[in-house]
Amino acid sequence: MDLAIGELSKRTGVKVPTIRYYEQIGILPEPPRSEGNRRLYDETHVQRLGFVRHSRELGFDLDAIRELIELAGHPFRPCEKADEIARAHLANIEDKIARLSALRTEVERMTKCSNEMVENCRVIEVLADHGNCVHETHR
Amino acid sequence: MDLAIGELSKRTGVKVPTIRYYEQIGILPEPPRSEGNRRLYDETHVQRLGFVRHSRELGFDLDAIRELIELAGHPFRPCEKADEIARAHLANIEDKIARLSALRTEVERMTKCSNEMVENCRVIEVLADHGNCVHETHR
DNA sequence: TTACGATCTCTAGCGACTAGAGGAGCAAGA
DNA sequence: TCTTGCTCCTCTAGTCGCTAGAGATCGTAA
Repeated sequence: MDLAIGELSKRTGVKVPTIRYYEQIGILPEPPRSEGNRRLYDETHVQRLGFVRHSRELGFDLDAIRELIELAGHPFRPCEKADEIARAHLANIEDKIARLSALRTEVERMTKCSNEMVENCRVIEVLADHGNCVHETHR
Repeated sequence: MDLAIGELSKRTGVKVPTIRYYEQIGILPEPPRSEGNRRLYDETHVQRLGFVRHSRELGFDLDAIRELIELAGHPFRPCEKADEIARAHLANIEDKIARLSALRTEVERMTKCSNEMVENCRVIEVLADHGNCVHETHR
């Protein structure tokens, strides 16, 4: 049973131009075409695209997803690599959270402004001088 | 006392091409030039670029920084706008932290893989089926 | 004078899409 | 049969905040 690209889009929640983009960069295989040159998908494409979507939602980048797809296609190989990718990603997320938490502290502190004039504005003051900050380094 | 672009770069920690880029998009004013067409900066530029750098480190985007610079140039206006920008940014940061924390939970769970074969790999399994997740929606 | 570094302008690339133009295919109703 | 309106096709360019590189020029020290 064939699916048009719009159907595939509805089933997976991935937008049509994004599907074409994934095909272009080799994340999805080129599907067969109809006589009128439309792409024809089947269940395997739904599966694959679902995998990609879920991985994207979990924050994996397309290069990592490429590797994960390759791995998923070889069930009888050892899976350390997949675990490694996931752990690296986890470290990445934790790093981002840490940095954002530091930012939150600083930005929270600057919003304690009495809201009078720019001259005395805490926001502007803090931005103008890093000396007002708690953390030595941001980013 | 004039500074060459390389000097300004050293003083502020902003890379030379980035300084030129900021000028191009109107974040920094066009400085006067030497006879040989080199940019000549002074203390006011050091100040302004420091402000930009610090704002970037705190995660403000360049459009917000444009507004903040405009505000900083008018000390006797009310400063609600600055506070509003900062609060919006804070909300943004908090949102990102919340989403990343949810991701961390999921990705952490998937790394509990016994590391045998891809066939039974928890990483691949979770990615293939959102049903394995704790949170209803990611992102 | 020659060498070297700093600077100049301009263009293109990153990641992961998104938007839009301009044209063709296709099914349903008049 | 014709038209309407939707989906689909390809192609190009734009988003953000830079970064990299080419090729030319300037300035200075030996």
